[in-house]
Amino acid sequence: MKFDIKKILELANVDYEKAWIESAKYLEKNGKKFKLINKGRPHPLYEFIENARAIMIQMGFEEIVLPMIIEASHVYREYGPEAPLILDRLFYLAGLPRPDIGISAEKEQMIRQIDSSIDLNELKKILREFKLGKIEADDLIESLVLRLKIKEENATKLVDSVFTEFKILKPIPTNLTLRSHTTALWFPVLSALQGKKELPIQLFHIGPKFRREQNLDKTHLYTSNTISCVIMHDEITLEDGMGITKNILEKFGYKDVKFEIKKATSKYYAPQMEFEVFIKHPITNNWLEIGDGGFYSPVSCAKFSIQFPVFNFGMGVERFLMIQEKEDDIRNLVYPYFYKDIIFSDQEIAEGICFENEPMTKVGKEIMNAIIQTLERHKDDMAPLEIVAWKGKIFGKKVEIMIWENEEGVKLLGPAAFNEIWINEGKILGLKPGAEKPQHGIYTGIRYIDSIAALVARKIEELNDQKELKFRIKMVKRPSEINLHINDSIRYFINSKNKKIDIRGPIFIGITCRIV
RNA sequence: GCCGAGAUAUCCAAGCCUGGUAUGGAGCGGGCCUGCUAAGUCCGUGCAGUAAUGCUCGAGGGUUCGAAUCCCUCUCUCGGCGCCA
Repeated sequence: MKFDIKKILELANVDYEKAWIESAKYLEKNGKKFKLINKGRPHPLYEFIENARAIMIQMGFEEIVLPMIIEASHVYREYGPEAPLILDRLFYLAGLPRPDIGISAEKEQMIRQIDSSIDLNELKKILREFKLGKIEADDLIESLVLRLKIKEENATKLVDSVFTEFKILKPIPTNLTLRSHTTALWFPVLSALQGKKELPIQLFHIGPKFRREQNLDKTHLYTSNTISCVIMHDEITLEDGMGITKNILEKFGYKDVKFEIKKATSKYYAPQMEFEVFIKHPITNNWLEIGDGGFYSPVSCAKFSIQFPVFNFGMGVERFLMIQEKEDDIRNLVYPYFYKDIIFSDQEIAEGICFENEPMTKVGKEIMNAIIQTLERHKDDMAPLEIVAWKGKIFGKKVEIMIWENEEGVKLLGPAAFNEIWINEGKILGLKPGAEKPQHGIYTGIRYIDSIAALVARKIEELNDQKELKFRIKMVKRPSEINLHINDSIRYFINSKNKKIDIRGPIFIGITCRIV
């Protein structure tokens, strides 16, 4: 059932609780009306990640889960003096403080108005426990309902209109941050694993990182994914690391790889031990940076008590995807529903057009075909005349389907009856058979007559006690008049692009179905 | 962070400078005309109301007899520059 959004919002503004309770009427509880249809499709991002995981595991890396949240102090330990620059890009997590709520005389009166039976002492106790953290925010309403024995809507009212302290809360930042790069997590993790796990330690993780970008554009998102791996061993060289990196990229399908030692090394890497990796874009032939790696700085390691060399390499998942999918806007790639104009090709439009009604039974389909064939054979016969298109039994009833034209001196059918429905440059057109067709147009395979025959056949299937069913279609000017259905998203597309739907013409068809 | 452009009914737009009935097209619906073929003609089409009428141009406020239009605040969108470890 469609929601009446305007009505719902109006009511919700006046009385949220009432709106909430009444909204249940829009939803159905019982019955079997829906089955999943076959629309399954992976998101290219996760498809890529799935494939990458398999490659990393196969190469000998162990997958681990890294926390998303990290203390800001770790960043100082890893980056040293550079840290403040890094912190600028971080999302700090904040929380709402628990308010002190006293019950003034004024509040007492408001509470009495909502429900005079409320036990004020118990209420005070609940609020105190909430402040102390004994009751979680999620459970506050539930506690009010259960312990004060009041209705849920009244509990909501208490919070909404009496204890307005909840509404004016300002978030207070903590020293926790969302990870801005996976590396931030490797230090504490390797520190914890050191001594517990045999060397070499070979780990990888694929997951999101978060950066407070100033604005989002073609190449920047708040959230993007990184493939990150580390190798900790007492005997390993940068050359080894680069060789492994090259290997990984080869498995990903990229052979043209270029390494460059970074001139300005990040402080968590050792000097002259950080490199960037470029691959040649298969289409533009430009060198694109897709990742970097190197040895972690022994200073940073020491701050985490790490005693062995750590080689690290990381790549941006979205960067790869952009190459792979030939997409130059990262937003279209990851969040197409927000950013990408949904565009339907002529082919897709053609597929979105079907009969509004069509026969469901075998005999119904037979009737439809009989009508079409009869019309094809007799379309140029001169009126007046009446032709039997089909005779037979349907659902125990003997019926006879006649095609007729009474007017003298004209043909059985109007000239547009056999018009074909074509799609061209986003337009839906009904074109005369045999006429010149648009060069790149797509034929839907549907003629006016096919659609009409489908409708007639369906109506005959639905025939109840009527003795006679008469169809007369003269001039048409809309798809609905000839039983054509254009799916909503296609219609929206055509509409929003200001394209035409031009299904018109003189059809002049008469069909009568009689029970004999 | 700085600068610029924008938000109008189901969709696409016009109206804004210069305040005075919400304009056009598409789509949708209806009437008339009928043998018209990239297509005849007229009407309806934001919301509430039986009606008179009232309300509606992102939200809120202000100026004014009168605001889509002028002023202020806010929200969101798009673009450019900067930042992007």
